[in-house]
Amino acid sequence: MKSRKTPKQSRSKVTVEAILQATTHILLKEGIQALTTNHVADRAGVSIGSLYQYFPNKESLVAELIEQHVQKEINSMTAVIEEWQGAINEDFFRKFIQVFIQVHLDEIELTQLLHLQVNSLECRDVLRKASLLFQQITASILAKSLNLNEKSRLIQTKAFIVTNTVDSLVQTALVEDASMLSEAIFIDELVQLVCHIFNQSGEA
Amino acid sequence: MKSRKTPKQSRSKVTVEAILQATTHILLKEGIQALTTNHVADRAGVSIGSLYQYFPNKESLVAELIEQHVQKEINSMTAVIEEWQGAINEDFFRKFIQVFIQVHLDEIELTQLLHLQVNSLECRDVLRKASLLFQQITASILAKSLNLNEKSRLIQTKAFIVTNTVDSLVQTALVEDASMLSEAIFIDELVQLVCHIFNQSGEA
Amino acid sequence: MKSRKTPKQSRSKVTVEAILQATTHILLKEGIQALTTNHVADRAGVSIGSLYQYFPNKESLVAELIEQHVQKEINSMTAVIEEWQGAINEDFFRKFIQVFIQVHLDEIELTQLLHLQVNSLECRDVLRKASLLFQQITASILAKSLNLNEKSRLIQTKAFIVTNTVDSLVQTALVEDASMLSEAIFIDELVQLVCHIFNQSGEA
Amino acid sequence: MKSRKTPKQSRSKVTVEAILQATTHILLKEGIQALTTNHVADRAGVSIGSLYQYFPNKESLVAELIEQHVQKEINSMTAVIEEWQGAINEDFFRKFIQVFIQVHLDEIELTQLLHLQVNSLECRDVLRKASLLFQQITASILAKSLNLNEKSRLIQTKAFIVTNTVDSLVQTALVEDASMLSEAIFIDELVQLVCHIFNQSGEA
DNA sequence: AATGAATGAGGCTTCATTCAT
DNA sequence: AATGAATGAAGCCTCATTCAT
Repeated sequence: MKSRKTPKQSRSKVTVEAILQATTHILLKEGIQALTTNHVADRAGVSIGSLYQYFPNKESLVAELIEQHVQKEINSMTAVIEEWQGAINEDFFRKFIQVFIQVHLDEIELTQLLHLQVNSLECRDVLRKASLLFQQITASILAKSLNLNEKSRLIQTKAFIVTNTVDSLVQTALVEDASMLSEAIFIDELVQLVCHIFNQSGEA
Repeated sequence: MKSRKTPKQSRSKVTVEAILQATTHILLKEGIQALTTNHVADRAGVSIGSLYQYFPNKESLVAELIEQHVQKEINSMTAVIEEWQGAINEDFFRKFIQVFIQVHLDEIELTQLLHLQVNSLECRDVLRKASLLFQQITASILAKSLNLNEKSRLIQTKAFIVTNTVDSLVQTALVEDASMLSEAIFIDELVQLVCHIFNQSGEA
Repeated sequence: MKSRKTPKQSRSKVTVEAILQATTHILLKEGIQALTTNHVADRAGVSIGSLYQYFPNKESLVAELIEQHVQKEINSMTAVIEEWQGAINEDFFRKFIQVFIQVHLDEIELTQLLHLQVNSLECRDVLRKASLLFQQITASILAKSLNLNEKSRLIQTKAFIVTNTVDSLVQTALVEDASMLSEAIFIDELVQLVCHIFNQSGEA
Repeated sequence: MKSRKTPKQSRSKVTVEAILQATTHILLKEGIQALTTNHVADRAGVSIGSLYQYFPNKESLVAELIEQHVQKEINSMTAVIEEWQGAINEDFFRKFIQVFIQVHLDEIELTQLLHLQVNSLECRDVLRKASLLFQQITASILAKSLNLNEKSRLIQTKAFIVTNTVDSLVQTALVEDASMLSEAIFIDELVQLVCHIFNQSGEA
């Protein structure tokens, strides 16, 4: 279920790029119900036959988009972690959350759609993988912070909670009231939440 | 977008019930992509014509299911709040979260589907309304607890965070690893989280 | 293909009347595509079962309406003929045409619909029968006027032409520009036309 | 409401042609109630999908047929007028009527159906436009003949009468007794009628 | 006589995908 | 490599009609 061909010639790259842009455009401007392969090909200025030369089916269009989006997310977040020199404290969490929000705001509409409208198992899997990756990164930071085993149920639970809390709050805010994401009150609360989870050793 | 007829004879109540059960069954066992009106009618042992006498279109099947589900959720949660005699403390939050989890576990698979696979705006609206209701209830409890104005941005933000955190953590746990929902560790963390948000006055 | 029962009790007459009125109303206000048996029954305040007790099928509803309409037409026109004391001259034709137009104007909208939208063979047959009846009446008047055999091809052709010319001109005027029907110019032309056909002996 | 695609390859021209022929065939042999898109596609030896590539809906099939038919009609009649060198006299009218009848006889059955069975507003509009075009052409000839203003109510009324009389008489004859159309008696009467209307200046 | 729930054939249309050119 | 015509399974829904109550 991956692209039939990996475009090697620049002509092909242009085609693939046009198809993905058309997909994005339709998703954004017309909604997922307008996302038909013929429509995408049309908008991309490409024949339907060409579309199927690079994408084995409709799903793979959206999957590719998600994959690219998730990759950006991962890159941004791992960069923050790797570049961070100081201690794992409130400052770090604030920085982390700010970048996380920024990544989502950068592609605000597409993100919303991908999260709200994408059902297919394949696509969900891509999203889930990213989630798990974050969760493990968080677990390892937590383990160091609390001086506990990374694989312990407590650490895993905390990692699960932190990861999903931040993710879903940002997601929901994006859909319900995106302005929240720019407010200090919202960010402060999120940072407090994360700090709280990180600081208590679990016996509280 | 409402039922065409309100069944008057007992015969038709049976029909409507059969249709809703078939809808649930298909959603659960075959996924939303298998939810076609003909398939539902088939499984319900009812003619397609009968289905359309009580449901104006495919959407309304799922809408009805969601409405019923949301109603159960609301009933259970408001009951907890109304019956609670003591103070708004950790015990209350624990009780609240336990019931909340229980409500979701009761219809575990359906809940998953409804939250994961339902796209239609109409359905989303029903879910959103329930969300907002909870958020306002939470806001009013918070306002009393912290002795602040219920409409203040801080209270609203806190209510948004608490509500969505609990909701989405339970949802995600349901999908990813339902066993979590029965573990003390998970519940404790959640309770801690909520307590933390309730206890800090926002300047922390 | 006639009514299953002939209503004998007054209760039944009321029902039948209600059904026909509902049919007329829907035809007039909503168009023929809205003419469904269930809709008619609804509007008549009668159960669909009752409708089928008096009308064997949907067609028969419209057929009955047409039959009644045609009967009125025939009654009016034969009355004119029978009551006419003088010679068959321009005055007679004028009178005849005026009454003919009046009959159509009386039920202007229904007439339009019946002529424009009714396709079914059964209905067409009723209309055709009326046409032929007029044609034969006209032929007999013509035969006397011109002192020729009523069955001769010339008389039949003239009768056909007169009958259909008047009928179709009135019909078309009704649809395209009903105001014409009240204008002296229009009526005069029609009268001239008819006079012309009646007066020439065919060798012109 | 126009063809989705204009066929570019010759292959598709064949397809479109087959579809239109199938439409005609079904209309002719089975009646408009048998004119379903699937049936047309079947008879055309084409997939239902292909039909919908060239015709946006069922209506457009009939619309296309009518448009083509009306175009032929207009072409033939304007040719007669343009090629006529002599005066506007009985000979001209005879020629005109003969060609008019011939055009209808050429596609005798289709013409019948189109005029009898076609309800849709869109289709009626196409037919009406053709009617009005003829009426205006007639009005202009009449105006010259009688030396009156083309836009005067008298001329317009006469044009309306001539046009519709000829048209509806030919139509009806076609349905009721097509043999009439070949008889001198019928044609003579029609010519007389038209001459009569053209010759009187309106005050007769 | 009346009711209205139930029926189901069949209509229209979409759209992912294939394949001959 | 690209094109775009062709495919057809399958979806949604309507509505004339029947029949148990």
